[in-house]
Parts: sequence; structure tokens; C-alpha cells
Amino acid sequence: MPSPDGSSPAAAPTPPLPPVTSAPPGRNRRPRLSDVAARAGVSAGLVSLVLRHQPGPSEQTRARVLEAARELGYRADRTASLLARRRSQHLGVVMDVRNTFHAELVAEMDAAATRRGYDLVLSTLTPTRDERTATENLLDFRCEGLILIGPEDRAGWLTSLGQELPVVAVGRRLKSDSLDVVRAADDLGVAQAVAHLAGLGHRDIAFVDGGRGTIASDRRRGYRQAMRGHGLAEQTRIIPGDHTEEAGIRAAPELLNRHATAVVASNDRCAVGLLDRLARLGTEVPASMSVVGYDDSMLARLGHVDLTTVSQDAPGQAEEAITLLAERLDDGRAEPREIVLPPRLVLRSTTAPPAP
Amino acid sequence: MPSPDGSSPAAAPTPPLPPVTSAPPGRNRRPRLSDVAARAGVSAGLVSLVLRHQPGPSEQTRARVLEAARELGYRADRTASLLARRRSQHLGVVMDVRNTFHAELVAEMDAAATRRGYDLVLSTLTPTRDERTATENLLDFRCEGLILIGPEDRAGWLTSLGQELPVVAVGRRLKSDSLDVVRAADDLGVAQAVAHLAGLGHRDIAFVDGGRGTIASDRRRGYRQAMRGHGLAEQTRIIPGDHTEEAGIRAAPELLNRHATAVVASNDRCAVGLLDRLARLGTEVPASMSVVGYDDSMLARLGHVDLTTVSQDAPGQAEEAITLLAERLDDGRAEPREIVLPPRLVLRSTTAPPAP
DNA sequence: AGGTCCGTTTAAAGCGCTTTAATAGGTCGT
DNA sequence: ACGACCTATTAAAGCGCTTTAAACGGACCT
Repeated sequence: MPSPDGSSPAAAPTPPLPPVTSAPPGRNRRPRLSDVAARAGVSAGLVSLVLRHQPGPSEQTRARVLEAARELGYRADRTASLLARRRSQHLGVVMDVRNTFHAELVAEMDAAATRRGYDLVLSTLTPTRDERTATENLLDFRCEGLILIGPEDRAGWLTSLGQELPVVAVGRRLKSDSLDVVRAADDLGVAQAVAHLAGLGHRDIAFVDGGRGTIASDRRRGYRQAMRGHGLAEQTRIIPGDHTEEAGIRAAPELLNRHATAVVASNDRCAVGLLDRLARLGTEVPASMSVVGYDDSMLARLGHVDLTTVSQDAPGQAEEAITLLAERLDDGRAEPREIVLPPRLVLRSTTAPPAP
Repeated sequence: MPSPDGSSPAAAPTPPLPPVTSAPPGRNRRPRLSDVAARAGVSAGLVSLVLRHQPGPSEQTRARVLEAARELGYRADRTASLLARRRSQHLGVVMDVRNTFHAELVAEMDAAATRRGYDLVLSTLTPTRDERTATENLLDFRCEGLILIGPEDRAGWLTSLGQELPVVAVGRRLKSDSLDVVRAADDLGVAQAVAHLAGLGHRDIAFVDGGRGTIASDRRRGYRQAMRGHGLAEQTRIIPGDHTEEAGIRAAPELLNRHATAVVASNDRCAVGLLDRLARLGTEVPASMSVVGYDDSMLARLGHVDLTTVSQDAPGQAEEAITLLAERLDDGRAEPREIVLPPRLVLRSTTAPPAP
């Protein structure tokens, strides 16, 4: 670790420098509150009140202070405010910056947080930065609450984190008595997809699985139940897979073997893989095969792909997550809540009635 | 604006509470440096030294302090450190969280920054948060230097920002005597694409333009020069467009009208639009038309798309950006630098020799 | 003994802001 | 004229940490 500054504490006998405060204002010293105060001829406390639009100061001083601040180009040092204020008004978000769904959520959360007077601090996962590291980083920043997008760490750890400060887990089903959860009803989403296909007249509706994991199993369960609900239990076909394009590519021939006329993929990436392989195998979509994805990712929206899929309602999830934190922080709620949002089927061009 | 805490400054005559410091440690009060010090039976200053691995403390106290810190679950308050330290070791990054290329850059920057002992603070653009707002947010956090990814604000503003603190603009050509620039040689990248196609035997190589903007004009210039260089000045065909899929979709028929056998698109999104429309028009890629994109985005890498494209070397740009800041901050460099990285052609499956 | 020097340790002064109790000046009633 | 009671303002005490000068206690010389 490189030493933060050049001077080793106990080495060179440094000449006695004058204390920083009485030093001549360096060319580039950032103006401080006291500078504004001096210029306006009032006390620092008053300046603080004025700049934060607090009641108290008279109109006249208010104007003088604002003028002085403007002239000096004053900009409050947030670090110092944070320290002095009891509250930081910061919410931390742990996300994977390369995940487009996360990105979408964050953008919406930022808007929602701003509306409530909070600021977001982002901490991203990278190959060299795991969930805990990212989280601790946020704690160091004095975040008052945390939002973890699609957390994968042990439930135990999450729970103990939730005992320290308000924490919202987004997108992962999780039973814990210390933290809040926002997620979409994945089983319901798949059910909607199946209902849509069944409504079009399909009976041989297959499902490409998403592998292990809470999300995948919810979707699988949704598929099973929906098929049963439509009297298609016999036609249930679960093709092993995961959440990558690769899985879709592998699943495509299997689909044809099994004479499926429609398929629900565990997510959009997988569906895109399916579309690709099907095209190469000469199977027309949607004429000979209907395909439904899951996530309504940017991928699905490409004119090029135009995939019928299930939307997870990112704006809704974002809004709810922020609301949950605000409830804990501002209204003193203590008991955990779980918000389950209904997904929404987005009809595009990859589904149609089966060939006669 | 909701008042941050419940007590209005001049209202109810609050009973004289004891000062916070002497209050009984609340159940959930986060342990402070002084708590650790008390527990270890030493002074706060010493604890500070130990926890930051500074020379001075004896082995024995070092052990005692670490033990005490561990027992209390002590975690330094970064806000307070920042305030007390002269340097924050923070670098701010302004990015658009929904842009995958930005995301990739950020991930790489984070690694590079960590290696040099800096921490990244992210500030994202949203529809309700423009470049200046995002930037000012970072300044409030006491960032020592700033990285602006693909900044679009006026050069004048950027320049004056650069006079306040070290600033690196990434991905935008920009002449300014106050800030550093990292970018890829876009003209060279397009030239490589043209050379590749010419090498395969193509002569009618068209270009779908990216519209106005520095980046687009660099690429256009690269195309023109390269065509001339290959003795194909006569075959130069610039089809108007922009950086969206839509542009590619519109350009495709035009391409066929003009009897092009190959095309370089101004970016990947545009290329994907092209691929889509070409497929619907019954033109096989690469058999009847070769297509090259630009950016090597995730889009291009999808098995499904598998687009030959030009990579902008995100890791390289990220590394250079961090290095530039480190040079300014740690080595005291003052004169501006511009780093231009060579792009790299990535061969995939959308290019082939022309049909005989 | 007395002094010097060393490695350790501590007390105290900040960092730049917020907050609160106290103060200063009015106005008003009697 | 006096106290009561406003409102506008200030001084000062923190927030939790870092940093510096000064203090301490040996060990080691003369």
C-alpha cells in the first residue's frame, strides 16, 4: 500500500508550519462557510441556515448571504455536512453495473429517491469486488439504508445486515424477519405467458428451465401449475437449461423433437438463443413456433428481436424499494414487509396461433 | 421539503438533554474510535495509527487495539476520515448507467483505481439528472479527480471544470489545455474495417453514417480516407443515418439499390438494424453482403448476432484514464495529455468474400 | 546523579459544517 | 420606566476522525 501522503510521521524534522486556518488563503482553496460569513458580515451559523432554506434569518440577511455565496462560488462540503448532521440522507445501492436490468432499476430508483429527498450512492459488483465488499463500502459512506439488487449472498448474512440498518432485497425471494423484499411474482408471470399461448390454441407448450436458484425455481413452478390449470399437465415439458443464450441454442432441437408448438424461456437471453437456433434450423417464428421470453430486457425490445416477453415492471420495483426504505427511516416502521408486484405480459411478434 | 428532524428550531421548550457524548451508549450506536481506545486502554490517536497500519505503535499495543476493534465490530466512519484527512482518495465518474459500454469501462476503472489505492464514486445520468448535476454531486463528495465518460457538455464548461481539479474526458475528441483526454482512434478503426473488407475482395463498400457529433465525423473521415487509400474513392457511398437500430433499418434497402457488397456501420446498434432488415429482405449475410459494426458491444457478441466489429479496448481506456488522474494527483503533472488508443478489429461471422 | 536520546504514547487542535443555548434589540403593555 | 415577550443573531459545542507537538519513561552515556 502506497503511503497516502509523502511525509512519514516520525521522520524528517519538518519546519513548524503555521496552522492551516491562519494560513493565507491558497489560490485554490475552496471557500468555506466562514468565508461566506465573513464576506456577508454575519455568523457561520446564520449562513448555514440561509443556505439550507431554514426558517429564522430575515429577508435582508438572507439576500446578503446568498449574494456573498454567489460571489465566492461557495459550494458546501458534503462530507462535513454529513458529519455534522445526524442523518446523511444517503441510500446505498449494490448492483452489477453491467447488468442492464439493474441499470434500469437504478435509473428509476434515483428519480424516486430524489423525489423523497434522498441521494443514491452506487456500489458495483466487479470480478474483483464481491457483494460484501461493495456493501461495506456503502456502510463506510454512512448510508442510512441499503438496496441490494439481486443479492446472492447467504440469507444469514443478509439478515444480520438487516439488523444493523434498513435493507431492501430486490428481486430475490427471501424470508427474513429483518429485511424487506421487493420482487415480481415470477410464477404468476410465467402463468400469464402460458395462458396467452393456451389462449392462442397451443397445447404443446414447453419450458426451457433456468437451472438452480430461487428465481428459476419460481418460474418453473409457475409453469407447472399453469399447465395443470389449463388441463395440460400431460403436455408439460421442462427442458433443462440456464439463463444464457447458450441454453436456448442447445434447447432448440430438443423442442422440435418433442413436437412443441410453443415455448416459454426462463429469460430473454435464453429466448434469443432459441430464436437464433430455430432460424438456422429453418423453423419459422411465430408461424411454426411461438416463443415467449422473460424480463422484457433491452434485448427483447430490439426491433430485430421483437420478443413477446414478461415485464418485471422496473419502475414499480424501484419505486417500492425506495418507499420501503423511506417508511423505515421516516415513519419508523419496524416489522418487515414483502412487496410482490404482478408482472405484465408484453405482446410482440414472436407469438401466434399454432399452424393448423 | 420535509424537515430532517422533528424538532423545529425555535419552538417547544425542550427539556435540557444531556450532551450526546455522555449519553448512555444506545443499543445500536455504532462504536467509535474512542470506544475502541477505551476498551484497549489507549488513546484514540494510537488506535487511528494502528488501524491504518502506520508505523509508530508497538507490536503489543497493536495487538491489543486490533483485538478490541474486532470485539466491538468497529468500522471506521469514512465521512469523518475524509474530513480529517487532507485527501479523500476518491475519484468521481460520470456515466450513463444504462449504457453498456460505460458499464464496461466503469468495471475496469474500478479495478484499476483499487490497484492504485483510490476509490470510485459513481454518478449516473438519468432523464432528470444532467451532466452538470451529476458532476456537482461528485464535487460535493470531495472527489480529487473526475472522469467524464462521453461528456456532451460545452467544451468551455469542461475546460473551466478542468481548472478546478484534474478531469479526464473519455471517448470524446476535445482540445483543451486544462483537461486530459482518453479516446480510441476512430478513424483508424474504420480504416481497419475497410482494409479487412477490401482484403476480402470487396470494392463496393458503403458506410452508414452516424450523424453529427465528433465521434461520427471521425468515423466518416476514416472511411473516406481509407477508401481513397485503397483506390476506391469512386466507390465511396455514405448513407445518412445515426447511432440507432432505426438508422440501420432505413439504410438497408438503400444499400441494395446502390449495389454495395459490403458495409461498415457507424456503430453496432446501427449494424444490428441493418442485419435485421437485410434478413427480412432476403439478403444473406455474409454470403451476399458483409457487415461490420463498431464498438464491440455486448450486442455484437451475442451468439445470435456474432457481428464482425471494431473493439474500442475498454480495459485499455479505463486503465489510461485512471493513470492520467494518478499522474496529476500523485506525480504533480500539470500539462494536459491526450491518449489515443488503437482500436482492434474483431472478426466474427458477418464478413466474407463477395459473391462471385 | 544528571543529562541525552530513543521509541511510545497522549493531549489537543483541527477538518467544515450543524445545532442549540444564550444574547441582543426591539416592540408592547401597564 | 420596567419587565415581558418577541425575533434575529451569535457563540460555542459537537460530529468522529487525523495529525502534530509535547510528554513520558526508560536505557544509555558521562
